[in-house]
Amino acid sequence: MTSFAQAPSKIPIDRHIYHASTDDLYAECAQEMSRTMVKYKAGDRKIDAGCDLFSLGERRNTIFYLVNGWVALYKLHEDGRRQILHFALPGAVLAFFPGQVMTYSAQALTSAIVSVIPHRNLYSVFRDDPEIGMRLASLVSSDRNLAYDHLFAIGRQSARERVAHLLLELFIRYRMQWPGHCIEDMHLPLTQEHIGDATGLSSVHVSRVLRNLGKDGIVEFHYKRLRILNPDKLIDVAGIDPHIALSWVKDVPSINATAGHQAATNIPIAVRIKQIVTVRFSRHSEWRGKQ
Amino acid sequence: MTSFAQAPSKIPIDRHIYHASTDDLYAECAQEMSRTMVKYKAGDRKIDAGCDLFSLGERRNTIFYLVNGWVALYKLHEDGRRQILHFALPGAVLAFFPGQVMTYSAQALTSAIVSVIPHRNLYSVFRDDPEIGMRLASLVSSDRNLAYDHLFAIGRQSARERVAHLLLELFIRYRMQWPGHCIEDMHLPLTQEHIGDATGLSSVHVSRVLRNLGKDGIVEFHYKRLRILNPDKLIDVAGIDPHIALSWVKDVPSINATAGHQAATNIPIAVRIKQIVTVRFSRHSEWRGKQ
DNA sequence: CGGCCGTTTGAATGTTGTCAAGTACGGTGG
DNA sequence: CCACCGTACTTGACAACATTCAAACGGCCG
Repeated sequence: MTSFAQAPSKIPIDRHIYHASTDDLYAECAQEMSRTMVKYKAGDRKIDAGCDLFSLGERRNTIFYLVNGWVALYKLHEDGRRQILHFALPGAVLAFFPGQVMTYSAQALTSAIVSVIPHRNLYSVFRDDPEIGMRLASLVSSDRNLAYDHLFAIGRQSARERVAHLLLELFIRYRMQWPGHCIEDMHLPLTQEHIGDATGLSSVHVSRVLRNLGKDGIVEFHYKRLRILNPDKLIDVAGIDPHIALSWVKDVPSINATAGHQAATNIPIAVRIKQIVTVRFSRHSEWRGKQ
Repeated sequence: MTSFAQAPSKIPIDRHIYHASTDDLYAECAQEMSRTMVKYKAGDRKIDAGCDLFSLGERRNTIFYLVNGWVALYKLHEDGRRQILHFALPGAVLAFFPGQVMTYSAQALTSAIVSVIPHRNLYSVFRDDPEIGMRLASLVSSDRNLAYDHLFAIGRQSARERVAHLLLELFIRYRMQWPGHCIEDMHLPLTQEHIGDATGLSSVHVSRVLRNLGKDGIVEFHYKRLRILNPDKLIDVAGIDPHIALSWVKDVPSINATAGHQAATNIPIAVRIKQIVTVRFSRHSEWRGKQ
């Protein structure tokens, strides 16, 4: 529970920054969606790691579309207590509808790029492109579902379950960024304090739990690198209903993009989840070194 | 943590039930919205108290618009742990977008009426009536914000704070159902176990906390009746940022309906909140006896 | 090298859960 | 009218899990 919001966000707005960094790794889906939104956006904006994108109490007249990077949504109480609400990955919509005041803050965990869509254009989106409007609504709905998953975890699960839950979720959601491509371990730009603030635990206790999970050969998290050692056990410890794990798979990037992708819906759900966490591709293994 | 999902939901679908019960107490806003949705809905449906509206794992091809009654959204783990995610009031959209599987269940706390809107019509809504589509998205976004509020409460607040938080929230949201009308105490169709399951506490501990809050002259909750004794202290104990309390006020029914209503935006937020919780009207006091 | 940040570990403390027994209320049936 | 029952709530004693405090360690960077 450190103060967190130290670095004030510089606000460099450049048009279409992200086209310049296309070689960087980020979601194809996010790219695609961003392309369709291109006519509505006012521009792109780059946020340095550690900077705030927006803060509690602000009244914005834009929504953001996260193109690249990790962003944490969080609430910071005046006495220093912090709760992380959501880790946003590329493709996420950081949205607040006209008239709503921000009830939380957002901070970039890595350097990040967002597309800025003014509210006045939002109306146009819904009017001229109902398909996109509906997808936006669907994305927000998925976020809500994720928040509900976290509510169950924090409210009713033990520390061990919560941490396992979070790591599994992040692993699945991250992996789903590149449908078809798989990774054995991933870069997770978090500290143990972040994990604690997301799971409602103290960082000290997170340390203990992680140590146990490692000792039991389930997951390792060292040097901001997450490695799943035993997917079966992890799923087991996380105590997640398979339906819910599957919703992480399907919901995140876009409803239609992944629908016919590779998922055979007649495979038992538990098996399907295990596949997703387990299957290894050799392609793109060079990413492991990066960042 | 009882089994909860005992009573199987009977599914009587009648067309436009709610028109027949217009004299009953429910949100004007809900009514208004429902009217505009009338051409899209397949009909109305009445759910008896204690019956499930839908359950985890189901794949629905409809969304529901709650016209009347209280509905609890909850997750039920196989070992009996339960977490209540949200108390839905009239005007809420219980929505799952096409392709999404239910990741939670919903149970009526009182007898309730919902409008049923098939997914196939949902496309029409977004296409033909972007205003409504956007309002739907906005409602979902408000739900997400509420979920985030609960995440902070469960993750970072003490038992006393959490209970105060929940009661204050329900009181404000309930009162906002009838903008301009006020109530001193309200009918809260919950048991202490519901409160525990919503706040991540055991019912035993909720009992202790409620007893203390009563002894301190802050709130009373006896016999499904909630009475705010000391709004200032309650707001204080709940430890809520005024921005957040205000979002409960503005978000719930519909963005535009309450906007110009009575809110003078230049009043300090804390004062405004206090007004909302404190001001008493004599009108509609007859409701106190009902139900 | 020194300082900083993030992590690890142990010991003491504390909030909340669990268990168990008892109370209050409302409904039902004699 | 009363006895009986079930449900919800209350209360105390105890246990458990997680927090706090404190000290020490390790890598990284100036």
